[in-house]
Amino acid sequence: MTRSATIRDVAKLAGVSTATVSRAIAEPALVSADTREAVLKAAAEINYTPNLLARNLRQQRTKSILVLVEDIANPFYPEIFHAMEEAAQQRGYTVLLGNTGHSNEREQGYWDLVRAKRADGVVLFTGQLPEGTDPKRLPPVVLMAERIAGATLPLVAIDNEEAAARATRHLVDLGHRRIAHISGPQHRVISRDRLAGWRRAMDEAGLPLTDDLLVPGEFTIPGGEAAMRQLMALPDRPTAVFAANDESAVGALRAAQRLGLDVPRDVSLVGFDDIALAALFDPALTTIRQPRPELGDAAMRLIIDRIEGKGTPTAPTILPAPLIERGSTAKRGTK
Amino acid sequence: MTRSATIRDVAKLAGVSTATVSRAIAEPALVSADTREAVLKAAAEINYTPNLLARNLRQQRTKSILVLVEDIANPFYPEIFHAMEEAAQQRGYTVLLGNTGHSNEREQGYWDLVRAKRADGVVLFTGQLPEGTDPKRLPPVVLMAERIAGATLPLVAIDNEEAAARATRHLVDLGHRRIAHISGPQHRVISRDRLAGWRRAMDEAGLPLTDDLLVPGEFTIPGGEAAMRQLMALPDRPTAVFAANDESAVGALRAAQRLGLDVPRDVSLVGFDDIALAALFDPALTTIRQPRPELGDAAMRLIIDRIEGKGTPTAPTILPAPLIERGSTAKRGTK
DNA sequence: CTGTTAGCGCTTTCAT
DNA sequence: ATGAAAGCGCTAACAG
Repeated sequence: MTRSATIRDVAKLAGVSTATVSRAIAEPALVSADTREAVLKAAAEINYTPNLLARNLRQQRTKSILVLVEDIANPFYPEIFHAMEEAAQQRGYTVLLGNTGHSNEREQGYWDLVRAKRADGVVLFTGQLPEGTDPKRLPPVVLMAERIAGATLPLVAIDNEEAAARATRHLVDLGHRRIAHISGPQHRVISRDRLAGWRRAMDEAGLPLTDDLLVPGEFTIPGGEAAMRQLMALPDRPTAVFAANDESAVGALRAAQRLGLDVPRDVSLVGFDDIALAALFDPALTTIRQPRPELGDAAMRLIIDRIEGKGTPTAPTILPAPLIERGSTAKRGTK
Repeated sequence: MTRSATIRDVAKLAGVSTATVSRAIAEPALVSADTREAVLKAAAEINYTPNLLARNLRQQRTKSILVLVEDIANPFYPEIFHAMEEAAQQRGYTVLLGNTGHSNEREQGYWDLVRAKRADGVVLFTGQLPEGTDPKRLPPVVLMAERIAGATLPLVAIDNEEAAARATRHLVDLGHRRIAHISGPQHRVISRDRLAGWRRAMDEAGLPLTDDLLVPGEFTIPGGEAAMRQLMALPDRPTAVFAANDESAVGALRAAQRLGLDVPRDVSLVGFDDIALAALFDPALTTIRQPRPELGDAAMRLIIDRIEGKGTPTAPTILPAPLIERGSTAKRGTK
């Protein structure tokens, strides 16, 4: 590639100043029709594209948002990204995805990008802030799906505890009394919230919460499998299981079926998230649906508002998360 | 946020020039130990981070690579991203993911980012160049997984035709003679290559290629389901099916099982790609494995080499793609 | 080893 | 409506 055309080249060719070129492109109204035309023609002729680095440096903003996730493979994300990209585009922003892959080094690298002004704000899926951050000096941030304990930052999410309670109550209503929970990693707030919801619903239903009903599932398919095998080996087997996410629920489903059990006849199963995978198996999973497009849209609006100084840093945005009834749950003792 | 510290603030505080600050940070060796220490101390004190926009503008490079995909949800990507991020980080580059979501507008937006110097190069998964591009003025680009008809750009991929032929031959070797193909979207080069491989293997085995053996599957689960139902409704049913990707193979598997057929006893099934999903079902899919980490690593090295002017724009990098035998294939007429 | 200086390409006062 | 000029924050010659 030869050196690309600059604003000066266009100015020279059109016989105007660089200021005029800038205006003709960014604020056409400020320039006479003739001039505008001449400038645009010249620009097209030499294939001019404004250098965004220069523009951004001058304007002290980039009109781009960094979306930081821990693991891009998470099936929970795509619909959220899609909605975020739509919302961003509407307001003239670009979305950049940063994948930390559980590497602190990479996470730090992306934060530096923002601190170094290469993005105007961050939507944070990772559930954690960079270490040793002075909350005063944080760039504009919006938390997505998972709050951060102790931090008071704008958040867009569902009420995980309430949704988990609802999932559990659904099983209670179906007549189940021994309802187990396959939990997520306990260092994550989201797992603790869902666990708390299960606990609360069990309490409220007056059902005993014995230790054997709670097993860790790690939010993964293998984790769910192991958890389910453990549960099904219990002398007094639960007749229903609430898994903290769909992946562990799918694992649980596979495990049950391999043990020759029928879901939902022998054991009912509820997941959480409503990822695409949830509907793929037989039976399809009853689960809590996170309203992903709405979450993405709300988060993007919120971060842009904050960047542009609009709106107020209000209470968390909490979106409804309905229970989706499918084939994996049934009345206790029936098909 | 108050205005962040600049290099001048650090210089003043440390009692040196800005040039010295710059050196102390970027090229510590060029500065005396005392100075370096003083500078770093001052920088830490006021929480200084270099403004990358300014640095990049000055240096005319960003040390970041844009990875452009059509649909981030594709389960084929994550392992590739992971490898790319590793390779990039090793050489001091950052990976930015751009998701076009099938929107031409957004695709154009990302290309502009590169043309406008916000990224040094592009790894292209989308199988298409921006419209009306003068190939001479293209930024550094590496094509991933799918070549672009007519374009002669550096490519990192497998030999799709050969791999498809190998998958088909595997079925031939198991004694199958009526081997159907569920193809991908025919506007994609990759689908046409895999179709060609199936054709070639059938020809070479002297097997008749009747029209009814070829059905479109769109690379999706529903597409694969529909295709399989169509195949199984044939008067002279194929005893084996080669699907152009794993998703359509999974669809085919589900359809077969819903029709009460046993895979592989009644019909053998081969997929392509070896995505995680492939191993999740019962039976697990026999499939062609794309060496994703290696693809990602090779592509990132290649693009960085090109950006830095190292290496030569050589022949395509073609990586081996082994057949992974699992439970979905068996000898014709046996279990 | 360090400072001075120029300038990356753009936008935005301030004049006219 | 347009131009001149300053400057965003940094790095790279060049000089010493």
